[in-house]
Amino acid sequence: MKLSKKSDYALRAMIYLSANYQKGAVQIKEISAKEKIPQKFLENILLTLRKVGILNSKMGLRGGYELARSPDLITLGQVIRVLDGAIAPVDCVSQMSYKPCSEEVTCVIRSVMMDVRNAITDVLDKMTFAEMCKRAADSLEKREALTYTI
Amino acid sequence: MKLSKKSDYALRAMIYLSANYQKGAVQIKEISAKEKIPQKFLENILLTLRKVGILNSKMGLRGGYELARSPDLITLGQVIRVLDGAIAPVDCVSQMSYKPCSEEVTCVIRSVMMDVRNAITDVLDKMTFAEMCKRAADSLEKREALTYTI
DNA sequence: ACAATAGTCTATCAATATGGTAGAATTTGT
DNA sequence: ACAAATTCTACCATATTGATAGACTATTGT
Repeated sequence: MKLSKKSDYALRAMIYLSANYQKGAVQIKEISAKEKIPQKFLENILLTLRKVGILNSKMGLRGGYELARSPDLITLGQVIRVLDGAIAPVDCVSQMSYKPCSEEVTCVIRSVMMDVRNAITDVLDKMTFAEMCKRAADSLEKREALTYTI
Repeated sequence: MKLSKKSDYALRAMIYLSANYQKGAVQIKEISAKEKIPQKFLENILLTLRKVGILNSKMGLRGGYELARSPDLITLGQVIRVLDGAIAPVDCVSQMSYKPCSEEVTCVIRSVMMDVRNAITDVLDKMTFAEMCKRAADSLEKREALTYTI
């Protein structure tokens, strides 16, 4: 039930790009430095996200990456599915890579795993990057308040 | 976010053993045949479950495995954790293999993954094998009703 | 006693996934 | 033309997964 490093990095990069939405293209180098992600690895990740239309890129001088649409229209679920594949714990309850199991109707493991999938997607498909930025700002504010009122 | 084959097999075997609770020891051979699980692989799995006290075993002629306690006292979560390890998507929100991440307090990915973990464990730690057997019986009944009323 | 039965232990293995790197090719602003 | 940036293809080490092999140990029916 593990989130891969790839998805983890992708989420961090996406949050960074969301915070810089409408400030123009951001370069891989900058993201990799600020978020401490191996640059070459990040290249692959961002390229993948561009190919599925979540990011736009500009090549050459002053190039870089930016969100293809507003951060409130992109969810964590969308990004994780691109990097890690299906979110469902078993294929017979997956939207992405559905494969029927032999005893579809009576399979009781399937019915529980359906519940699990729904519980996970309920969180990940509702959480947008806009909301993530808001949360980040909030918790940063909180920490600063804490630090300075001592 | 995938359930391993190992855990899948473990769940099937556990359901089988739950259905046969108090009927004495069941042999690996029988479970492997009925549930179509490679016998040698199943041996490892059941041995692991015995070592953590979920199963009891009896060696020798007429030996076999049985649940160490009533099926309503064993949850899917317990079994999956034994075979697959932590259920949490990232270590910094795991009970089993907790490791702090660098920015614990402000990390917004962590806060979402905490929600995900809670959503998953809410299903898996509440679902017992007794309930699984009940569900299996119910859905079998339903299918039979369907078949015979045509 | 002893053979048959059934779990235990250790080791190994192929295939795949994961996390990451290298370097050449292409595009673009100045 | 040149420098800066993404793109593309390929590669690599390591870990995990799913599974098998075989020797060993314990129990029991006869």
